[in-house]
Amino acid sequence: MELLTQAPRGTQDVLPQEAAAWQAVERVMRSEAELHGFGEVRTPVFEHTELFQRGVGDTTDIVQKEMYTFLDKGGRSVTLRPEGTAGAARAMLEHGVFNGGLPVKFYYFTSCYRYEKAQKGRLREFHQFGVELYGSGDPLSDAEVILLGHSLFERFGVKGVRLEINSIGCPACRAKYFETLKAYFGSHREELCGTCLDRLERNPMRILDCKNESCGKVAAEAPKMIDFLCGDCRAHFDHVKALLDAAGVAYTVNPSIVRGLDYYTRTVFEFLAEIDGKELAVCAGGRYDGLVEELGGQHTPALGFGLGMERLLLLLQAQGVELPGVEPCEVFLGYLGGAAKAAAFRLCTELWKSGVHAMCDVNGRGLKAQMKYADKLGAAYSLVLGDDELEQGKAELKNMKTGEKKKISLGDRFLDDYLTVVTEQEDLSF
RNA sequence: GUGGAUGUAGCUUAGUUGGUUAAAGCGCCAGAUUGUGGCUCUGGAGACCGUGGGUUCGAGUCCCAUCUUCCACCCCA
Repeated sequence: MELLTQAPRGTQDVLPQEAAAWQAVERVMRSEAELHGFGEVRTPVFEHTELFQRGVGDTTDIVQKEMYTFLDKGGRSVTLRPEGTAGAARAMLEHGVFNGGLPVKFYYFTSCYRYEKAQKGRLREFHQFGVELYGSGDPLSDAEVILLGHSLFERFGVKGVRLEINSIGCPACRAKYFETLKAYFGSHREELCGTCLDRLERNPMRILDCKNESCGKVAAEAPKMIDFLCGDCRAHFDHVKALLDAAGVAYTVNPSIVRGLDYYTRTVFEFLAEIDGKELAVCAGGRYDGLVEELGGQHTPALGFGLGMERLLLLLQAQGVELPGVEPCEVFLGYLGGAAKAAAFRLCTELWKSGVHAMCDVNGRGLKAQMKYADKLGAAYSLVLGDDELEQGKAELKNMKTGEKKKISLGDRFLDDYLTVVTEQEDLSF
């Protein structure tokens, strides 16, 4: 029974009050993205499983153990998207977008699905805002994307968001580095913890940020990717840093940043923030020059980031950032008696047509209850209709805050009268 | 996936060593005010005590399983 009234693990409902906050955040993201020439793209929730195996990478945790994969009735293996980039890239290829002018810029709002053990800020269904820039390998694009992320946090007014960047090189220089790193950690096997011994095989870079004390010591002395960057990668990274410096954006180079997706090359970055005593990546991304090729397209350098909506909302809430709530009712129409009920509904309809947020009682309850409800709705004005008012063709429009009442016509001049009173009183409040 | 906590009305909680109809505050509904909200007073509705088993004459209290949430790990947005 309880299955019917309990959302599945790791999922969340968003109720109107909170949805208003989401919308406010989304508005800022849309406007900032569009300011930079990014256009919205919407792709399917599920894709062929192979897309993620190829795009995200077969060896990653995401693909190996976190995907919601199933066979559809036609026997095809499909997967709920665990992230937004692979699907976006697939769509670009499918529609030949890369054959037009480059670069092309897209943003998206998507739900993502990962089979994880849920915790605060870590859900099985979560939402990302992401941007994607295809067709430029220039450091300027790296800077633009990072700056875009940075300016979002500024616009939200959140404090204490740290930017960390790193370069993980191109396949050529990274391969050389991996060899060296493996050899180094291999010669310190005795000092590594169990999970790190495992990492040694799968992804030695992960050992770099192990919290185990002994591993940390070994990691501190380990060779750094930055020292292994080839000439081009090094120049690229230096240029990106110079552009960030020029833009006055603070960052730290963290040589141990490793992303969990195989497609990254060169620049990687994370915006970190503390939420309830826990440091979480709120926004992270980087460059993935090999992705389009991996999916069967021509070599197309690209980069982007994903920003966790739930984590951002958590952060805004933790910092007490005020977001608009549900738009309150402007005027509430109450009534006494059947004739007045019909009249109230008619006037309400008229207000709706003129774009006024009005509400009319529909439960036929006592006037006192109607007024209480109006108060709860936060109505700025109320108008009560009864037999007397219908006879006179006039009713009192009450300002709920001041208690002031003004007679207005219920006839042809109703809207004019209403708007006149409302504008007058709005002016007074200044 | 591993380890550890948690779960009582919509919300926050009380519930004594297992013992008659599970309690309070807030919220909700109604009345006092027979045509006007916010304050006050009065009354009312609302809980199969997360779910399913078990022990017992008797379980919200004990045992097992399961689910949710939270914490650490893993990982990540």
